[in-house]
Amino acid sequence: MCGRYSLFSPREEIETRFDAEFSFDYESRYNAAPSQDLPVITDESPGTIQRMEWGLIPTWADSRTDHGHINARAETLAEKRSFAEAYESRRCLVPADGFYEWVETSGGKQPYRVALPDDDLFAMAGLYERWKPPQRQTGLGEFGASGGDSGGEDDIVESFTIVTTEPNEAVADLHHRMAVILDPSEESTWLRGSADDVATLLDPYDGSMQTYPVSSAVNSPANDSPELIEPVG
DNA sequence: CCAGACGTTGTT
DNA sequence: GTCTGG
DNA sequence: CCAGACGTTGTT
DNA sequence: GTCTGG
Repeated sequence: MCGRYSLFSPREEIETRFDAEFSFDYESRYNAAPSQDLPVITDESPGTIQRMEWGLIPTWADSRTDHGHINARAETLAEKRSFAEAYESRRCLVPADGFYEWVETSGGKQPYRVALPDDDLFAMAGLYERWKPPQRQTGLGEFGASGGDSGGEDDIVESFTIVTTEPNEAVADLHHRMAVILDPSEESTWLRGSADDVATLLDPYDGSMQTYPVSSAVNSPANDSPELIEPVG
C-alpha cells in the first residue's frame, strides 16, 4: 500500500479492538485518501481515537501545503530529517480494515483490495507531527499591535504518515512495497517503546491476507461507498 | 562559511 | 508533463 | 494512491 | 530545526 485504504468497521468494534474511544463523529470510510482527516491513536492520548491529516507536514515546513509525505520508508526512518524526530517520540497507530493497490495491466490500472480474513481490523504503523505556521514578521516589535492571528492554537495542524516496508507473499504479486501492519501484540510497543525496541517491528506482515480486484470506481477519492470493497471480475 | 534541501512511489 | 487537491 | 488542473485581466 | 552540498 501507500495511498488509499478503508476503515468501515462499526464504531463499537473499532473502539473495543483498540481500547479507545472516538473523539469525533466516526463514519465508515471505504476510500480514505491523502490530505483527509483520518483516525489515529497516539501514546499521548491512548484512550482516544483522534483525527489527523494524512500527509506528514514537517515542523519546519513553510506552508501547510507541504504535506506530500504520505509514506515513510521503514528502512530509513531514523536517518531522514523529515521523520527522525517523529520516529523517536511521535509514533501512532492507523486503524484500517483494508487497503488498495493498483496493478498496471494491458487495459489500464486495475485496483485490488488487500485485507485480513473476515476484514478484521489491523493497525498500520504511523508517525505524526504537529506543525505551526511560521511567525509572521510584523515589524511592530515583540508586543506589537495584535492583528496577526498567526501562531495560535487553532493554527496547529496535526498530520501523520504511514510507514512502508517490503511486501509479504500475498502483496508481492501486486506491488513492491506495503504498509507496515503491526501484530496486535506489537501495537503498544510501537507506541511506547524506545526507537531501538521498535526497529524490529517493521517487517512485512506475517499472517494470511486476502486480495481481490475491485471496481475502478475506487480510483476517484470522491467515491466512498460500500460497493468499492466488492469483488469484481 | 552560507544556501538549499528536507519524501515516496513508480517510471525511464 | 507536472503539480495540486482529495 | 488517482483525478484534475494547468491563467490573467478586469469587473462585480 | 538540521543535514548536505558547494
